[in-house]
Amino acid sequence: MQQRYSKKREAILELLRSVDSHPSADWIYQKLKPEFPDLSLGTVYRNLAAFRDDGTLATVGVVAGQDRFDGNTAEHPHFVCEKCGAVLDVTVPGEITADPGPDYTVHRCDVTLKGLCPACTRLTGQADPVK
Amino acid sequence: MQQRYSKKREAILELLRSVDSHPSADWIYQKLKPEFPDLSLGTVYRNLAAFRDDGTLATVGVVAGQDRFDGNTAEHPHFVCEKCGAVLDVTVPGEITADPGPDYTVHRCDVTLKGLCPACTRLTGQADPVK
DNA sequence: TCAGTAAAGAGAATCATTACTGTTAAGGAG
DNA sequence: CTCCTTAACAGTAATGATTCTCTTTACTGA
Repeated sequence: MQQRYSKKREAILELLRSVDSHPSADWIYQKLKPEFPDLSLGTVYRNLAAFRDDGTLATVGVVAGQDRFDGNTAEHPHFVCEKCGAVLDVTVPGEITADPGPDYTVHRCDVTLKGLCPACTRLTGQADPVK
Repeated sequence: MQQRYSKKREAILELLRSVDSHPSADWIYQKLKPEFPDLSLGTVYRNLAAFRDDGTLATVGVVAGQDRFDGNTAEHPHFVCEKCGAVLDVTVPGEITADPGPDYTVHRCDVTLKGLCPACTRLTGQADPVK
């Protein structure tokens, strides 16, 4: 019984899982603030850290100075938009594996694509010559 | 000629390129401090940022809260040791590509392995049952 | 030599994150 | 139901990496 129930903790995890973006701590805080007016940013950080240590969630990496979280702990590649900062899940055709050698202990293999997301690609006029 | 020569800037780049680790700004600062006693940490950051914008160097990512830099701008996978924080270049057998779809503009594909480096693997006793 | 301007140093400012402190309340024991 | 222990919380101070500002230094070209 070292982890008591908490409505706020549950809300944090639920929000993270209900969303396909990969929020920052502050984004979660802002989203939950209306529902929990007395929510503290520290609480969000503390619970995210606890979930991370549990393995309940994963950190995607740091984008624009902010750590981004992912409710899906399965190993899957991400796409980071260099313009708007969006982090999206992507699917890749083949399986990705890399073996650095027998002396290493590999825990995970993270693949991160960087570039412009569909929305930003459209705005830049790189694609969509039609119309 | 909007970029003048600077001994310190050159030293920063040279140090970065002479090393196979992937240093943090502070590591570079500490290393150069004996040779340039009046070196300022701000100067290191300023020049690293300039090189990054030039494309002269690349950022590997944030490890333990610190940004790590790489003098090798070619796209290649990295291994991050979760214990000692070492960042190493690794070679992988096959080519790694991922195509998220035609609406995306992909600039780069970063592959990062995480786990224990050979030294830490040895210490943990995971490998090397011999001896 | 002199003007113009890039580079650097020092330190303040910023921003995300973490730690501390006092308070509240969950959950088990009686 | 009440008491007790202690996790969880809000609020806020502290931390630490990075950036910004301001002033000084020192190239460079005329």
